[in-house]
Amino acid sequence: MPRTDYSDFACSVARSVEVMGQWWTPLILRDLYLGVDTFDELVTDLGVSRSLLTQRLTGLVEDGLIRREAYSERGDRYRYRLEPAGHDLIPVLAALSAWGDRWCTPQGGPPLLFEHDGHECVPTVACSTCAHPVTTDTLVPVPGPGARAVRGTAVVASRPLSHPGAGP
Amino acid sequence: MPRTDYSDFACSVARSVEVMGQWWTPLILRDLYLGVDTFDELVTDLGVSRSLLTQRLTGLVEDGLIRREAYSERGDRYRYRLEPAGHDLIPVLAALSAWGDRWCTPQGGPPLLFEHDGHECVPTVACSTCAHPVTTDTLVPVPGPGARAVRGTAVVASRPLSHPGAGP
DNA sequence: TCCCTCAGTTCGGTAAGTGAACTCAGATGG
DNA sequence: CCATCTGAGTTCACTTACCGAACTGAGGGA
Repeated sequence: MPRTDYSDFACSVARSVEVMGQWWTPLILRDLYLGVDTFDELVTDLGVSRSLLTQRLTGLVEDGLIRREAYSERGDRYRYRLEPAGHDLIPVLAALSAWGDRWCTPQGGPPLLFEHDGHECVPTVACSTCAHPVTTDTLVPVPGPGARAVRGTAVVASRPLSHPGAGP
Repeated sequence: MPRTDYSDFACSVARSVEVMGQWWTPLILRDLYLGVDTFDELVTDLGVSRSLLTQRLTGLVEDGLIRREAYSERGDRYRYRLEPAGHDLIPVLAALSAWGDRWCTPQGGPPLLFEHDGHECVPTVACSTCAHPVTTDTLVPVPGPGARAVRGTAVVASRPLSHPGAGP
């Protein structure tokens, strides 16, 4: 049996994880963003097995996160470039990276930092409306139009969505 | 051979993915945040196999993202609660959820939305310094103090980190 | 006493991921 | 003009991860 596919979940986290939550995929996207974008460079930089890299790249192209682009007139030389959906995911990976820097501090300090408009930048999750940082204390989940009583919300649907973030 | 472990990567994305990037882990954390926090409720809501749930919960406790807490004086009844590192990851999952709503639009609309201080909130990644939204056009990666020429930066270390975000 | 609930453990089978070797086409070069 | 190199994969045998289903075991309730 395969790893359970999340497609019947009423949950956007599940659908996001379905496309980018597989082993190696976040690192592949990170490398594409940093400019490591040919097959052999990815193998060298990441140490991923070639067969798996083939699968992942094919899947990411199918899902519209990246595209495959010939960079040599003659000869089959390709590079992989981020599509808009892929570009839009990089900030989330950057926020995840910042989380790793906070809670799994590497020896010697963070290997990669970010700048933004010339100043230091810690990618932080904020509210689109008021721009304040979002925390579990202030974030309130509410059922959306697509909420259904299926996998991923079976228990949640049967109870009021109180604000569970700030427990004792 | 096991799935490659990322511990020797000079990359915070890799270390983050190591602890929260396993199959089911993001959904387990989501459910704990929403208040689905006992073993059997998690099995019912997610449909995850019991053996794997045991492994994941044990791993998350070891990594300090959650704790196991008895909620009945007599009898072995437990609930799992988010620790600070776990709470701090929820906004990132919320941003991932928002990405899923944008790019893998579910039929019927998003199943779960968010509010913040009483207004609608799309969790967005922003700069900690200037609070502007972060995109690949404006985000610039720079080597940090822990940068090394090992897996995850083998190729990157050997070239200048230009600003690769805004390609054609 | 029998049944139910919660919280797991055990187990056999299948899919995912691994390294290493191999293919194939187009340069490179003496 | 034949040999070697490079990029981009494919094939394969092997191991681990993940799956569902059944089982264990303690503590209520009727």
